Amino acid sequence: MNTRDKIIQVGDELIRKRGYNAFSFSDISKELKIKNASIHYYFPTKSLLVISIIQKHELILEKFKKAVSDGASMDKMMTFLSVYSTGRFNNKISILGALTNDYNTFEAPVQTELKILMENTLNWLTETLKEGKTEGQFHYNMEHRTKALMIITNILGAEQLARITFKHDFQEIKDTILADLIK
Amino acid sequence: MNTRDKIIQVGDELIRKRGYNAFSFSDISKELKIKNASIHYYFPTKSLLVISIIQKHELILEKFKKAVSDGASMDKMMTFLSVYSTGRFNNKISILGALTNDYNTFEAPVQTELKILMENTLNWLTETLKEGKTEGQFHYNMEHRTKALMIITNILGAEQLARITFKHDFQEIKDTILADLIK
DNA sequence: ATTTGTCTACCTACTAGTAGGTAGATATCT
DNA sequence: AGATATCTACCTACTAGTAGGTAGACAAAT
Repeated sequence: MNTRDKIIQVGDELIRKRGYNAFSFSDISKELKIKNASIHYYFPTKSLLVISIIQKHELILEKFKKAVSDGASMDKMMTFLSVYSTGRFNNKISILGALTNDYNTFEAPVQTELKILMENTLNWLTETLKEGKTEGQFHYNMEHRTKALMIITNILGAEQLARITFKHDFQEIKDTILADLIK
Repeated sequence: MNTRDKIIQVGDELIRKRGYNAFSFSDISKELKIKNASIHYYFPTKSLLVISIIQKHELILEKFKKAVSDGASMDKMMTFLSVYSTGRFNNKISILGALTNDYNTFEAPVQTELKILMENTLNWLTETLKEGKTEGQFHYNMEHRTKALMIITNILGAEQLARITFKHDFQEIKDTILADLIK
């Protein structure tokens, strides 16, 4: 992995463990044993770094969509939820959950980038629910997007809550979402 | 209002608008037109300030519990949810949502205080659901605490999501929670 | 006269960001 | 092929500004 990608990776971890305003270029430089200025060589500003991190996750989302596109709706949902489970064990939450909290402190271009990721995620979820319901796999009585909102907020909230209550609370919420869909 | 209470109030607003690591003593002193050092007179450290802010919300929760204790379960739930709706219009989220995100950056005493508030909130919600179900007002097929987890994560997640999608998404989630309970 | 509150004037540590330099790889010109 | 120029990937050394925090003077209230 080249230095640029390493910076993105360490930045990503720090944001998801501690939050955007709780990490500094110095944290990254210490971890990678390079100098502060070298990070600025690749990313002139902190905003540009976080934008690159968000874009990395946009790529991951696109890959995910392709990877599951041929599967059954239920498999899509289970894989989707499992993405949010991993990372739970080293105190990392999703990039969406981590950055949404700091939304008001971002410059406009960062806000825009985050909005795109959130919308893409929400749209995929809405479409997958619609598909599953049409096929008779999922059951619910509300608009598809509303159901997607309920699920995504359960997950974002669960990541946070499980930080201070119990780790298994996240698992329980995940199981309940799935059980509720097929009931 | 005395200076101490004003500091708590401004700190509370800043945390709920921007997050713990995005506000400084200087932000408060500018707002209140007092000096940095005067804040340190009341709160020697930032940790002690945030603990006082959490404790203020513990008091608010206790008052809330007493205020609604004689009402119907449904009224309790509606009032509870409306607490999270207010503040939505000036970009403020709940203290729980705001601070949980920064949990990993807190000193132990702050973490402990936040845990207490989260548990008190979750316990009240669990008991209220139990009561409503026993009375035949609420309907769900899972453990009371699990239902409480689903609702609280919906709210915490919705506060965040509504920051970057649409404000009315929060309202929609709130309405769906209530509709689901009585169906 | 003592306590309470607020001030001035500082401190150390850290923040994001910049200026200017350099070793070595790569490309271009003659 | 050898000389020249440019680029890549860093570096050292610095800036202005902000972070949380402190010591001690001073004023006001009891």
